[in-house]
Amino acid sequence: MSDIARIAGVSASTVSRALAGSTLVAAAKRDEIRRLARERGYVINTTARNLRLQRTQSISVAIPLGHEAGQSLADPFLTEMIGHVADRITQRGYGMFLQKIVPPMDDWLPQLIGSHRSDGIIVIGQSTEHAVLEAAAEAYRPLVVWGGRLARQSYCTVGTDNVAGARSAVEHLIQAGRRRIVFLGDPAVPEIGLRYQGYLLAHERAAQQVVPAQVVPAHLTADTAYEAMRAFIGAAGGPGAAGAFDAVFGATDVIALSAVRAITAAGLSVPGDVAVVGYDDIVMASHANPPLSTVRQDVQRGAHMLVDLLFRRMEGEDTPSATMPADLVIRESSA
Amino acid sequence: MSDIARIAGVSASTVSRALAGSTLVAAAKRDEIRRLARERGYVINTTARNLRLQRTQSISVAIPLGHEAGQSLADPFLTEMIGHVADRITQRGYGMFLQKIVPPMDDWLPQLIGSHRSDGIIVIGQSTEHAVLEAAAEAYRPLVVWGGRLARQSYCTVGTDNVAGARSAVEHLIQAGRRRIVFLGDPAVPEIGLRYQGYLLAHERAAQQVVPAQVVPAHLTADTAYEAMRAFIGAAGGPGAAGAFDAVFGATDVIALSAVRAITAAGLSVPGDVAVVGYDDIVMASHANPPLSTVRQDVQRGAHMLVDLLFRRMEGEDTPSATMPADLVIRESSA
DNA sequence: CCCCACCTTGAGATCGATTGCGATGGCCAA
DNA sequence: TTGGCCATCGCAATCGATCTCAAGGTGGGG
Repeated sequence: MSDIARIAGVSASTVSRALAGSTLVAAAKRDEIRRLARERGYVINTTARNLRLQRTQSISVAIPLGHEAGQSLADPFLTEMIGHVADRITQRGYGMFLQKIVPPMDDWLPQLIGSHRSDGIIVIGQSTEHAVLEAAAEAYRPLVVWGGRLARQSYCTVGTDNVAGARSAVEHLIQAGRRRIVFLGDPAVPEIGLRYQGYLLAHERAAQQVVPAQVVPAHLTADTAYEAMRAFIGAAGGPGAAGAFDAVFGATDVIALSAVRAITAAGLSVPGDVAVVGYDDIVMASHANPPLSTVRQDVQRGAHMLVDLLFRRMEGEDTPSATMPADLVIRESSA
Repeated sequence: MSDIARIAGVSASTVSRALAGSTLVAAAKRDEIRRLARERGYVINTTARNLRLQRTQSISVAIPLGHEAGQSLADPFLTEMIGHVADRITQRGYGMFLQKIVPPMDDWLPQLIGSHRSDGIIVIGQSTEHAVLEAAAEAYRPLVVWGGRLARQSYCTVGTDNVAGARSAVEHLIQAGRRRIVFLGDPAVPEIGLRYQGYLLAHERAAQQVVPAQVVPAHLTADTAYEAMRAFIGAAGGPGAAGAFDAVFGATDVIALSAVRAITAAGLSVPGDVAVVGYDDIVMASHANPPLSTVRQDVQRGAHMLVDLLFRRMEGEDTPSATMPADLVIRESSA
């Protein structure tokens, strides 16, 4: 900037003001300086500007992958979410700083906050980090989390009604005549735990008709879910066997689609032998073969709410959590 | 930092050195200072650090969406690519700054470079920005682009062999007995243009057998591609009509899958009446109904190459462009 | 007992911008 | 001619870290 100032024969202060469009500098001189800066290809150094102004005009998006070291940001649900969040942030004129968090790392959030790298933080998925979020939210306001709404939670979340959504999915399976419905997923993950509650609720309501709930632990990646399902099928025996099952509720679409693969690979049919329902309604769900029944989360709307709530928080407002409806979408995999 | 220094009874210099793990400060004092900083929740201010060190420990990923204002970062191919790139960057200990570029904006790249926000830049897709990239590459080294390899191009690209890949796809259609193969896509986009060349090459080779090449312009989003295909079907008439066609080569999988939807919606069957082949092999392609034949780009490998080449460039090396093979994957949509 | 190394530490410059406050000069009215 | 106001502009402090250079303290050897 001082170079431009020297060339223009003014001080750096004036250049700064001219480029900022301040009326404190004469219009003619302002235009002259701007022209000069453009010609010389001068661009304000963002780092220095951020330091001086104490704001960065950018948002951090952190994605904790605690339950699955192998889970990649390339996961279909995450990428959809990231894409929509990025769209919205860009639309607001902010930049987006993307960060993958791979625990064990106990102080990633204080680090991220303290580094002052961004003006606000969006965390996608609670993963194992509920306590960390809880602790940070006390002192740091501009923080919004995509995930399940837990009891006594002080941070601001956006998400769908996991309990109701899962419950409607399982009730749909029961109404369709299914009697042994397996829950495929890891209830230790907060969101999954809520979906499991919904699954249990549906079972309680129909206790006379269905066999007791049964969980098959499965992580969030396609490969591990496939393997979990494959192993379970092997242990359960074929249709009609003692441990037989006639439906699977996958905690996510990725898990459910993996289950479909494992089931068909075992020579069973979907939905003939086993009905399958997932959760998320990722783009792939409707394109799958057979098309996957699932509980739809409106990711785009969720992403917009995340960003919009964050901006309100950055302006000092203390926004409450938001829960969106989760709508059952019935397709062929459970027809 | 000066607060910590005061509490510890030392100077800021010493705190800085202690936190950096410098051996210049006595071991006992170093541990003491570190403990104090942790207790107080002190975190080094990244902005100030970046300014002083003249590096940011982060990479910009820019995505120009020139040909389609409505195209979102949520596009399946882009999200897969972003996810893998993010994984690799994170693995290197760097942060990732994601930026969506919506032309017309002539100086986004000089701006991005000049802002010194990142230590290197990855551009995903040339879109309409070939000239901009060309101009910037002269003076700025740490820049790598995902896209097509064009003649007389001075910037470093990573991509698949679009011409050969497209050609193998079209030759496959011809061998399968298809005679009127429509190219669905916009050849003005550099990568798509190369695929169109491959399409033409295959037609030249089999000029006696097939009818001349025919382009149906289609943008890169699912909706516009669907609409383009629908309109074309309406104009072409049914099977056996004068303008009838028996195959579609979609410039991307998103386009091809939209074509499948439009074709089946018109009462035609895939592959019975019309065979369809795409390009990319996005995750959805194999899950589609029918599973989509396509030209596979190894996105993960491509993402890793992008990042790895960029780091070599950041160290001053002048890396050449890299072209990966594009492998035809035959599935039911063209069987 | 002195001096010289060496080990530690601190003062201050620096990175590149922004901005409060004071200074300058021009112009108009008294 | 001079005082006063206003439109402009520049000086210098500031943001929070890093690093050079030099000084302080300690210990060992002569």
